[in-house]
Amino acid sequence: MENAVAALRRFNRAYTSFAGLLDARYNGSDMSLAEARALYEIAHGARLASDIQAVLRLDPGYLSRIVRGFQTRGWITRGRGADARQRPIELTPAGRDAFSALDRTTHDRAAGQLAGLADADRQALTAALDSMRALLGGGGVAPYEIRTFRAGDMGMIAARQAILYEPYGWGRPMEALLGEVTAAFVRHFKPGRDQCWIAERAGVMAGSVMLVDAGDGVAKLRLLYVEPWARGLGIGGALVDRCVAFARDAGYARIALWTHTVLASARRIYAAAGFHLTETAIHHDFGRPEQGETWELDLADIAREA
Amino acid sequence: MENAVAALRRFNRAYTSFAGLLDARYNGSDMSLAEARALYEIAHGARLASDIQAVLRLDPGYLSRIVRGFQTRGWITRGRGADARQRPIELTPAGRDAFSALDRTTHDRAAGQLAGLADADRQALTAALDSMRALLGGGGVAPYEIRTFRAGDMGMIAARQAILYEPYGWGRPMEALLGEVTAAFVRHFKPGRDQCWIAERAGVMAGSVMLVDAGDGVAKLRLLYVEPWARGLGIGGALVDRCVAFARDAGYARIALWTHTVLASARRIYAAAGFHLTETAIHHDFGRPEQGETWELDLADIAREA
DNA sequence: TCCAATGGTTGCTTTTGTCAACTATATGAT
DNA sequence: ATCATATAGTTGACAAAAGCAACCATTGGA
Repeated sequence: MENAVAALRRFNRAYTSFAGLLDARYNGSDMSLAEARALYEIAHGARLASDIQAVLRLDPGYLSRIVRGFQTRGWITRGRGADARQRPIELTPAGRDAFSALDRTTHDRAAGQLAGLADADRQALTAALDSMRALLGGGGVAPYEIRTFRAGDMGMIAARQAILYEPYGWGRPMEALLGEVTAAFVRHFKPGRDQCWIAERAGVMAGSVMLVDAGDGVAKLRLLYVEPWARGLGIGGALVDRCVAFARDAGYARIALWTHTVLASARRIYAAAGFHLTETAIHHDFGRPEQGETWELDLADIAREA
Repeated sequence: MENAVAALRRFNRAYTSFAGLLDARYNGSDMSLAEARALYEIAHGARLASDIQAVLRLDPGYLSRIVRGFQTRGWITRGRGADARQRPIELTPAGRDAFSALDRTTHDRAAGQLAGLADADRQALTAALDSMRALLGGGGVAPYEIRTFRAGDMGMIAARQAILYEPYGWGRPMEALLGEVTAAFVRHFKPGRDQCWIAERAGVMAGSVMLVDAGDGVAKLRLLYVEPWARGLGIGGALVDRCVAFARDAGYARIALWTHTVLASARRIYAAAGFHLTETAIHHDFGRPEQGETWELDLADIAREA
């Protein structure tokens, strides 16, 4: 731990001077860093001042002035939302131009910083930057996207969960189980009967879940997880919803799943989705006694409600 | 190149909010970021305002005021140098206290940011931070390092190879096989008989290999791979060497491996390490006919040579 | 000996950012 | 329907941060 803290602090120091974050003016432009960041958010779809303010953590008053500055420069217009308190921001062509000029100088500056690197170094750095961003959290306005699985996802799912469950002391048996379950999924994948969904934030895996045919009209929900840095966005619930919708369309009678009592946040998600606990049992699969739980959701109930 | 630029910019954005570099006050202290950085330099031996100014790239006038602020707070005293224009800075005990308080809050904040990470993630992050610092700072970085496996590596290995072999059209059967092989490795791992090595560059997996007991004094070398961007550094050969050394120490009589004719660079590595082709056979495991090869290395030969 | 450069300071200014009060609208509980 | 409370955004007043240019004292070299 101390090791990691020291490394992070060393990096912080080096990065502060590297990125020139102390320069008030952003690159050579006539914008401050705060203005540049706000314009970026607007150009990438942010419409409401409150959204920008939340993402960038700016003082609302300060942001209000920044936005008015954009308006007087003719970069944006402000409308009126369904909610009359809101003043939605629309980028004008001039605003688009201003952003693309800014974008280009930012790009050139980054390219300049990387110019001295050898090809292999640049690629290693790219990989390191992305994995670091994944570890520290995605960031950005778009909350998340959900897609179905593709090559390499199985391994990533197994890897992430092996790491996240490590602190529970479940060790190698858990890692082996993860490998077996994910391998079995692709080995026996039947389109229309099985599926796996991945939630991504800014291109980084933020969570996943899979649903497999367990026979007798039962679909089994497996390996639900959400990255710690992506929690609180409703990703877990959204993934479970996908499973439920898919299972209903596929004609399954019910969904069953196996989880552990210690995984409190997962339990909350299942309960919220309408699952109920049907069985509890202590097992020793992970090297030490652990309380496993079976939960079920009767799809006929759901259909009746809808 | 564009790839790297995009990654750097993504990272910059994510990191700016992560590190809270926009906050005027440094952490919760009553210092600005510039003051905190100046105090850091002084506490680490900077004596002359001009030195600090050069390192931190601050306006000399601004720095002068910052330093006077420290002086009025009783944190420093200013002397007279051999060169009478200089006003060397000396830290007082009170100044040392102020710095260590600042140092502690910085430390605690960093520790807090890392608190949510699992052990394996923290290790990966530490390695990535240090090599990124080296790469961005223009310094060289060790071409690669080799370590034994830890939590999450099995999934990563399976994921990377599933993606790399996708162009060969081996598809899901290959991905399933990768999951099964890696899962079996951890499931049956016997210390001293089996091992898996990971090559890392910039804290990112650059290649790996595993060696497992196949019975009858035979060790099986499996899943050797090197990332495309890390090729030409000798990583493949180094990984195979680890296997050979380990197998000899463990008392294996020979090493066998199964590969494919299309994987030309892997074949070269095996040949260079002294393996020879013993068998070729067409199989249909990956959905279409593929020529598999068995290679072997007699460890008695190696011992005789050494 | 004189002039350009260096280390550092000061006055003045603009920018940046913070805080609290305020308007207008929406929401939820009773 | 009403009232308290929350939300979206704005404004005024202000403090801090940062930049700029002029300046002094000293040094070092031509």
